[in-house]
Amino acid sequence: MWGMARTAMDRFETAKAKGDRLHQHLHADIVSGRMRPGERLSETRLAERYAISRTPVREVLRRLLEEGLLRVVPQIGTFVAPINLAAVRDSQFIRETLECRAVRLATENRTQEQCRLLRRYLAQQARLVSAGDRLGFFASDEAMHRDIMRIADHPSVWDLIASVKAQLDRVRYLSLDDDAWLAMIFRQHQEIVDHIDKRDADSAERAMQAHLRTAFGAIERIAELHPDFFEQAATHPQKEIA
Amino acid sequence: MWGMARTAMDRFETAKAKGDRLHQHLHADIVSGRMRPGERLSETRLAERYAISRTPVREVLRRLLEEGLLRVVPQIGTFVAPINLAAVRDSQFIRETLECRAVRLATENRTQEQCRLLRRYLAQQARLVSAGDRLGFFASDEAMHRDIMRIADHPSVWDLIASVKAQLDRVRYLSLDDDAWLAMIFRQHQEIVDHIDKRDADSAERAMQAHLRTAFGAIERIAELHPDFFEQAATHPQKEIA
DNA sequence: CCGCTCCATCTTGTATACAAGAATACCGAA
DNA sequence: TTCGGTATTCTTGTATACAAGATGGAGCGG
Repeated sequence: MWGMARTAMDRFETAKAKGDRLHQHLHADIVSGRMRPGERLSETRLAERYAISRTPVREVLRRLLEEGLLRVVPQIGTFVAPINLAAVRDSQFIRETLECRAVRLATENRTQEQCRLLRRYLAQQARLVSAGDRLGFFASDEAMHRDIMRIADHPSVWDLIASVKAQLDRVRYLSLDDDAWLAMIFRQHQEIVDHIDKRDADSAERAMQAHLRTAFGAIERIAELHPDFFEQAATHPQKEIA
Repeated sequence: MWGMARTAMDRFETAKAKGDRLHQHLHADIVSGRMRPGERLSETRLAERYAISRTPVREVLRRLLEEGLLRVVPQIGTFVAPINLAAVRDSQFIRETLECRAVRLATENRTQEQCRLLRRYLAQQARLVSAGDRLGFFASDEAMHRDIMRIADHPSVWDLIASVKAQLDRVRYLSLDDDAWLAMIFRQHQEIVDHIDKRDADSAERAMQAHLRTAFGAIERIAELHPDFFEQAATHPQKEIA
């Protein structure tokens, strides 16, 4: 092998690689609701579990803190953050605003080949809906949204949306969507692609907005159904500036 | 004093506080152009200079890396990142899109009192323009944009814009704007506030877009004038998906 | 039985030691 | 003089030791 350090590597994987896996696991566990708000995380235990030191673990926890998924109290502990309704509203605003403008640009810029790509996504999703493959469908959904951003010629903007989307996905996972809901999402995708195809930017933007708001609309109801997941907002402090 | 640790504190300041100052200083130095792309940073030297250990220094450098201001090459060094034109384009897209929608919402939601607040900003800026106080003007500019976001009822979205704005400010600092340019910015602010006052959301959005694009328009020229600051793009690789 | 105090044991924050690789300076040989 | 090899000294990455505080339980006194 090339240059294998016994202390820095273990089972042929660097601490950084293990840290990335740790990040993925924690991110998925929190967003999916498998880890509930208030649940405790120990740097030491995570370090032991992944056979790395606290240093890379701490970097991972800092990333998750930036994403708003954790809450760190010095000398006390690290906890899964409650869902903050204001943060969810802001995330929705950011995603909706950016993707609506992007689909407008995409509609104006798209080539024939890019239209065919979107049609291929629709065909794939039709199969996934029939098969009832939720995970596959969500993966295809995300890839398609990312590609629309690429067609709008702002590919890396999706990275920003992805980081903000965690807040929205956390709520969506609580609404355990059924097959009918999956089919509706698919119809909305069809609609969006049709408008892109017909070069109707206004309609494409409207369809995208409706699409992105379907899940968001039920937030208040979800917050009532799962009060232990949410942080009770102090009814808008609306602080004044100097 | 309360509980002063000789090892953890020095001159009555925690390592975290010094780290925050370090972040501010580096951020300002890079965005202003005082530190040029390619310039080297040493974790050890920074730690010595601020009388803290490498641990908090590394956290600061990770933050700046996330903001796209640094480039870290393992076992080689940490360097000031070149300005990436694609990243600047994306930052412009993000800021323009979010602030244009925000000013529309602000126009619809604003109260009389909030209009008066904006008028006070204009009065302040008029004084600052007369005095030729660029730094003061930019501070007021930023505060006003933040408050428009607050009036749109999405205050924390400004944090996102602020982090993205670094890329744009880096370019703007290269264009060393003169007094005439300052006056033009001021007139654009007046225009925006007037439209908000008259509840004309369409005009407010158009004025905001024009305002945010004034600096952006000169980017290509600036990139030609300061080639050593920019990363030559590989003329759109446009990678294909699987 | 209740309550207070102290200590053992957690937590994260910070400093430091060590590892591995890359670059450079230096020294010797051709 | 020039080329090549070696050793020193940088760099960041990683592990670990230590510090300070908070928590909870045990033990003792009322």
